[in-house]
Amino acid sequence: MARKKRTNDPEGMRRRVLDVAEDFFQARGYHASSLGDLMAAAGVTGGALHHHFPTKKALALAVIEERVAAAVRETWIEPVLAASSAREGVRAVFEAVAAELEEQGYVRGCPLNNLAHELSLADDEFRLALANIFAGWRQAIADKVRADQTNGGEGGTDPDRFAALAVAAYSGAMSMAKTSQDAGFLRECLKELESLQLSSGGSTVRRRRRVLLR
Amino acid sequence: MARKKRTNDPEGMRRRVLDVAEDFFQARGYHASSLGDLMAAAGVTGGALHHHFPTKKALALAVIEERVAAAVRETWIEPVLAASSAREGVRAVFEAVAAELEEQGYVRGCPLNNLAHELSLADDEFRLALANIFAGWRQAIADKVRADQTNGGEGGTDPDRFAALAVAAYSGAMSMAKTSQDAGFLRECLKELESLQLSSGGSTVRRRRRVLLR
DNA sequence: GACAAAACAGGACAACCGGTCTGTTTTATA
DNA sequence: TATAAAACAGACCGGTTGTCCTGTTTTGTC
Repeated sequence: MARKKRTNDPEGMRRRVLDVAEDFFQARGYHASSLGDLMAAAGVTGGALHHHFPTKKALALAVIEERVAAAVRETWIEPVLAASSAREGVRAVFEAVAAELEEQGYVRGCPLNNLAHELSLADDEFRLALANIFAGWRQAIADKVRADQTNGGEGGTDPDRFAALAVAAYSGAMSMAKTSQDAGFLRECLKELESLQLSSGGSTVRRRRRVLLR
Repeated sequence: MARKKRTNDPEGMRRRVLDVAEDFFQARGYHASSLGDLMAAAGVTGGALHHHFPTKKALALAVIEERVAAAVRETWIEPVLAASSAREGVRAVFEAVAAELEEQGYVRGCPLNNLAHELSLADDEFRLALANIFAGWRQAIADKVRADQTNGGEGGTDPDRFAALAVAAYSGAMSMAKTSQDAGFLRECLKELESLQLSSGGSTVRRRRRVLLR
């Protein structure tokens, strides 16, 4: 008979739990995800789970601070910072996410908004952690607008307002996309946003100046 | 000893249950609301509850189809239809809700979005009911835009896109407002939306006509 | 190799949940 | 007033939940 061996791998164990928890919390939500199912899916025993995450709340907090924040960073902040301008970055992200969802065939929604809606009112610690991610998201976009402005673009745009609307439009569009299981709402909102910006936006300064010079 | 009397009031009983359920589901969410707490808060026994709503799902479905739909109708659809134009209607609702939240002192979020995020992926019947409310919401705004257009306004605006963005911006702004407990995001998004529409939007027709007549 | 701490295993448990069931009272109808 | 259905009361139950607890194994350190 072969003896059973065990290899301690705390980091790997923790990662596996977070992987499954991230997936469960987004697909089923926090309250609808039982630790029993989670343990089974992750192949983890109760003792191990409790060792790394003493409570369910601690697990969710880790998911928020590590995974949800990372998701926002990867799908939004980094692409926007890498883009040629804030507006172009926002456009590219809308487009990329819409394309990804259409290929995927279903819409699970925005990880941040999903948890924010369920947990913001339940617990202040949850709420604060989620609000911080929203703030970082907006700030990255606003900073990009400011960078554009020092480079001579985006004349009359208020960076914080622009960022707030970009995040809001995305969040809301994703909410409708999730509820209708139709990624098209992302494209619709992006188009409307662009059609408005086309006639104002960067050219605002020029037009206003023209009016004044008459 | 006074004898205990009972007065059957099926409609009132049903209304009281729905009142509490609507409140609970918005404040705590569906899964976090136990029927026990709900019964206690409504002063209703298990028998009565089960008589009117056989399952928790049936109760939630009634809340969605009666209360949430009514909330959207009252705070959005009716004001927009009564406004002088679609844009003015959207502006007025943003303003009114922001003012109401600021006076109230806290933000519980949009009833529709709250439940949509938690229940859309859990059950298709939930999802469909919620998607219908979103659709009616958008359609009311889009219809108003079309009415504006037959009255000579809103030249190049795509009604459906405009409606989608209006709903998305509101939903997303409310999501941030709820998470940050700050109604200011509604005002910020409205201002950005207006600053874009000021230079394009309703004046598009006039400007275009002027260009054509030159 | 001794030893303490970390890592993990797995059972146990009390609280709670939603749903069911039986029984009683009210009410509409005739 | 007879009667059946609707409206309501309240106990009950099986299953689930998150957490705790007691052991055992692995691992780093001297």
